[in-house]
Amino acid sequence: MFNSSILLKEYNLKVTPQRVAIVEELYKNGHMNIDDLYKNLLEKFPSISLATIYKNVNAMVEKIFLNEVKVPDAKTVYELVKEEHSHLVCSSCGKIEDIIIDTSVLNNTLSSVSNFKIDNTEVVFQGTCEKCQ
Amino acid sequence: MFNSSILLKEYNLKVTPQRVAIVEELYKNGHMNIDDLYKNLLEKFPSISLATIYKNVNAMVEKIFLNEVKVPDAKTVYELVKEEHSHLVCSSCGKIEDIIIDTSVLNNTLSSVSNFKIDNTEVVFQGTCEKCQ
DNA sequence: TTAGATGCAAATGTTTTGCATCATC
DNA sequence: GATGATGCAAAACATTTGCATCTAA
Repeated sequence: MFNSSILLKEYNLKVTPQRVAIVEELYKNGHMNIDDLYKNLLEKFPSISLATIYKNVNAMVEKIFLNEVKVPDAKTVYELVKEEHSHLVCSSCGKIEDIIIDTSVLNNTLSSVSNFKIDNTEVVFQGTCEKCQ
Repeated sequence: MFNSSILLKEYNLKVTPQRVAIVEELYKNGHMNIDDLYKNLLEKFPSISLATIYKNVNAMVEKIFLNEVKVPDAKTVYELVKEEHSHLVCSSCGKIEDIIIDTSVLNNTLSSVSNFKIDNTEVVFQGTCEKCQ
């Protein structure tokens, strides 16, 4: 099972209830922006501060176990780092889904026409999800 | 030749010197964030206001002849809309290059595993450009 | 002449920082 | 007990808005 305390310890972050809650929210909900996180955590921690959310999210992004995803026409969202994957963003309901597709075709195409050294390939599909169609 | 006045007229925007300058900066430099635009326009228009830049850039994005590109680990940049293309972002010098590669392979792959209806596919490669290697 | 653009100042929104207090290790 | 986290308030930064004046059509 997924254990947020162990994850935090692995990355040398002290295990505080607020941090555990941030990680668990992200585990449960997949992608969240800062505001979503704040609103949800307020229920458990009525006096939690936005500064705490920012500090922790930034720390986790630096430790590379949170991923920052910049989305066209929407707020930046955060997610737990997992297997490399792409994103589907629904223009209608705003929901973001993960999808694992092989992007190496693109990398190969790029490498054949350019000397750019690729570290990472971000793919965001914009469109309409199944429900909203 | 490229004519920014005609472009503005086509999209029902009054042709002002500030707007012409914005379009021409983007034509010349490719991708710019709000701050870059502001700094460059200040030379021509010492009293131009940031509000003017924001208002105009937003208007042009709405008219769909500017494109807003959200870049991982950097400020949002704007570019003139052209043929669909992907972006190469150099982690070392920050430069953004355009590259035209066929993303339909990805779209086909996605369509075969999901019912998501794709309107647009954004691809951003992060890595190191030729110069910085 | 009219509709809309500009620049300024103020308002709003977002993110970061400093610091006293508190919790984890 | 020491190191670092939290929450608060303030600061810094980013973006939008209202309005008087000016300009393009």
